[in-house]
Amino acid sequence: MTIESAIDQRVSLAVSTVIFALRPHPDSGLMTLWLPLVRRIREPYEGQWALPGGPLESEDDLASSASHTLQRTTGLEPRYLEQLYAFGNPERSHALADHQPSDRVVSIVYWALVRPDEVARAVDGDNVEWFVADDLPPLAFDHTEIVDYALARLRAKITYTPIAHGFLPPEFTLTELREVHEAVLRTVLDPANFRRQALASKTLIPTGNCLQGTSHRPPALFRFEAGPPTSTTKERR
Amino acid sequence: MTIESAIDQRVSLAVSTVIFALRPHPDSGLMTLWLPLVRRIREPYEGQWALPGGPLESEDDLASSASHTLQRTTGLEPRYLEQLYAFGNPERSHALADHQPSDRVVSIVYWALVRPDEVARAVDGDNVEWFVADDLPPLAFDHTEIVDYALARLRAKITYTPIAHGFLPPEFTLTELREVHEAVLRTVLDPANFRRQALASKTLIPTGNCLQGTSHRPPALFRFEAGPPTSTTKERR
DNA sequence: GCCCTTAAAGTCATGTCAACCCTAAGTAGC
DNA sequence: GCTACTTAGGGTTGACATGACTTTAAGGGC
Repeated sequence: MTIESAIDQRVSLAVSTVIFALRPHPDSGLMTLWLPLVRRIREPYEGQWALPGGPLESEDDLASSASHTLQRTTGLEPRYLEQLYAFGNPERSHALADHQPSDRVVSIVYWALVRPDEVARAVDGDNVEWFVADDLPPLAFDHTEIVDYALARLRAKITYTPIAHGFLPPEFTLTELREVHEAVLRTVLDPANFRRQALASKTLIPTGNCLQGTSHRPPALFRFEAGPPTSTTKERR
Repeated sequence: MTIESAIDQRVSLAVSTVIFALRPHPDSGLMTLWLPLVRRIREPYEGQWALPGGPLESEDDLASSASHTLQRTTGLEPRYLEQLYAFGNPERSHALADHQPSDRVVSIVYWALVRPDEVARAVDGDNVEWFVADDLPPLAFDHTEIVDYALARLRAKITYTPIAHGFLPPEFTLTELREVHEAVLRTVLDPANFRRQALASKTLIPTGNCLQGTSHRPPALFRFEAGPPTSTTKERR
């Protein structure tokens, strides 16, 4: 910023997005984190899976660019969107085997939460596929490291901020909220204690309604406190 | 990353650094956060103060670029260095008054801690000046917002990670460590409680030595646990 | 009407943390 | 040598958060 000058021709800027959704695991049936990947159609790493993304359009905000990528690959709107990190190692865009000096790419990576309960649309043809986030195939470039970092951030952040709303409908029960936490953190949480600390966090508002037709005592419905913390929010790391 | 393509000519990439050091406040004499700014020598915002930085050199790692900026403006080595955020609003490189369509700049901003106790060198001539971080003049571009964000990150992070070592010599007393926290957080901390929780954090190693010549009971000296957490470390946000 | 299930509230032991007090170990002044 | 003063360093106490667990409430299935 201090000294503007045309960027060196060899450095280009891209925006990628790690997109998380919750779905049942194919084996266990338990809710698990999934994410969509895109099959590369050119070298390097042709045929391998990579994070969805693309070059930054010059009119776009960084977050808008990530959001557009999300829309393009999944057809969904982000329920939560946050910048993850800027990855800029000079070697990260090279292929592993041949050290051909391909263009250097700096990737600004976002991570997002989506709710795929609306009809799971197959967008972008066969080049997009969803995978279990903790059981991915080898990825192109340094994208495995990026996904690991995004997973760590998500798991850390859900413990101290109410981002689980990104996976939930507008109204939900405390059990549904707890199940989101359990799926993300891969743990079992005590229902009573979870309830206590969720209510103490002052981020939940009882709607007054109850979920009906449950074959047991009807649970109360809540919604998240409407207000400043919407999507596209900067984080406090 | 998924689709490489030459970047739009109008987007350039820069790396800036928010550099923090502790010095006595000119009025109160209390230790305070300072940071160096650079006077702009060209439009837009000519004559105003801005964060040190520059375009990304194509051989450089992002963190190396930030480190070089630090060396260039202060002559010091970073004791701690971490990526802050990537700022990329399309309008952020415009001047406020005239909306001339200058080049769009995406800035990847780092923040660093330095220890200026070595002779305070005046590097880069008169264009570099140090300011009290909480009492800055109006800055160019969105740099005021960036500094506020860096300050918030530093103050949040010092409460749960041992980054105060960036401001301390290799051996230090618990009182010196506490005074760093007090200066950064602008609060007064209970010496006894601070001691207890500092020792409980398992990041301090007693050297066995004591500071002598103090006109009171000689305090024990500590050093930080040597190991993985060096500078240029990714954070857990 | 009985049993099953989950909701929701309560109990209790443990740990953490802030506020506060007390003793230890040095120097300075007399 | 003795006292006063200063900071180091450790201990106590009460408020509060947390985890493990128990008890009661409110529905449906049979």
